[in-house]
Amino acid sequence: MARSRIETMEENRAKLIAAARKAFAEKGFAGASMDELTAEAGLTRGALYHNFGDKKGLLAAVVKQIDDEMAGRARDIAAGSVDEWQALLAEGAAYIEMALDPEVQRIVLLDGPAVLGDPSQWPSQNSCLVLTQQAVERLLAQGVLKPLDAEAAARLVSGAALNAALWVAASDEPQTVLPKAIAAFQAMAEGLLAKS
Amino acid sequence: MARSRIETMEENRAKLIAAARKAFAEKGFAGASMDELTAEAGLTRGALYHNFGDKKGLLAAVVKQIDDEMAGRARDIAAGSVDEWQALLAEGAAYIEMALDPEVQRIVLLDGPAVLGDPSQWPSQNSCLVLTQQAVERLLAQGVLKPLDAEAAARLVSGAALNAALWVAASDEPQTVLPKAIAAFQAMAEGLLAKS
DNA sequence: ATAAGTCACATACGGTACGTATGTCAATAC
DNA sequence: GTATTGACATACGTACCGTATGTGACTTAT
Repeated sequence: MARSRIETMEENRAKLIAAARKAFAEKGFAGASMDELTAEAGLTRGALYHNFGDKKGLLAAVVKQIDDEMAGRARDIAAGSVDEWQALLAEGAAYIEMALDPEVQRIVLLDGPAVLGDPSQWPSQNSCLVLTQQAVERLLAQGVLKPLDAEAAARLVSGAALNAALWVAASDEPQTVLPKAIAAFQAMAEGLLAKS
Repeated sequence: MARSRIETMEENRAKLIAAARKAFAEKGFAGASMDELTAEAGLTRGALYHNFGDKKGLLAAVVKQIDDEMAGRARDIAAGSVDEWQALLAEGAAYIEMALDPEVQRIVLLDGPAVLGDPSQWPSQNSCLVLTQQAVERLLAQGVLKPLDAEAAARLVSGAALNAALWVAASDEPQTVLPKAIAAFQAMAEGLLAKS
């Protein structure tokens, strides 16, 4: 029997997103050609504009996919920690390591904010940030942290982690720089603790 | 007497940078048209390519100008503080406030990294980062901070500050959010202190 | 002072890529 | 079985970047 319509559509969407992910990571958003993109997926620009509206829409879909994957990994890592505080630290370290992936770096950290605007207002909602904010709120309720604004603390923690990651990734020797970045990150995070 | 050649060239460069600054801030790097840019400056694209090589070169020049201005302001603010530590905190708070300027935000924080790559490797050298790193190194030498990598600490401090700034700027009520951001920033920064 | 030369900038051109408008054919609905 | 929907292909117009060439004003040398 011939493929159902919605079935092939899902497949085509997935193929386009996969091709876009590769092209955006390798050439950046501006440098990626929609014609090449779609050709590699065995389709044309027609499919792309029908499914995603425009080039930005495609980027948003790609960002959402990567962001969800990152949040999933972070959730797993946090689940393995003994307490909330250790979970938050581990989550931050995980973000730093994840940002070593050129795909994450280029698409989510560089082109994403530039093209789609501030991450906190993305349609994909920025799952990563939501996760850390929830963790911060729990810690605040437990009195583990100083009485700060939850969103502010979450933004700063993830911001510091991701910024450190950019630095590590751009470095000549990521493997030697990574532990320094994680150490500095954990030191700064301790500044949020209520008592010293 | 007719204008000397180098004199008019300097003027034209300045006019182009000024026009680019406005256009990049309003429409973003990708959305800014070189034709409109140069026309507003009373010139053509010929002048632009002769002076800056390409569109990225123009952005680099604009970024350098803004970055230098920011570093100058930060230097002034740091100079008014009683000790190095207070200076570092004040500097961070100053970065947060400066990033409320849409020009800074759009050009330096969003398009800059996306187009020119990691800020730490910009030709303009990122004066701001250099400044904070020097401050951190002095504090490390004085034993005020935990024994961390200077560059790592500096990157995290400025990263946290700038990320907080992006959040404040994107917020609906920047004036109410700003103090929360600064408070969280200073709390985190205290995590770098040797012993409390 | 005049003539040759330099160079900053203008003009003209080619190529590429995006977004839209229209066409088409298979899958669904009746 | 026919009609219709809609997912995707094709064709087109437009905008813009970067380059190659031209030109006129300022400089330099004789």
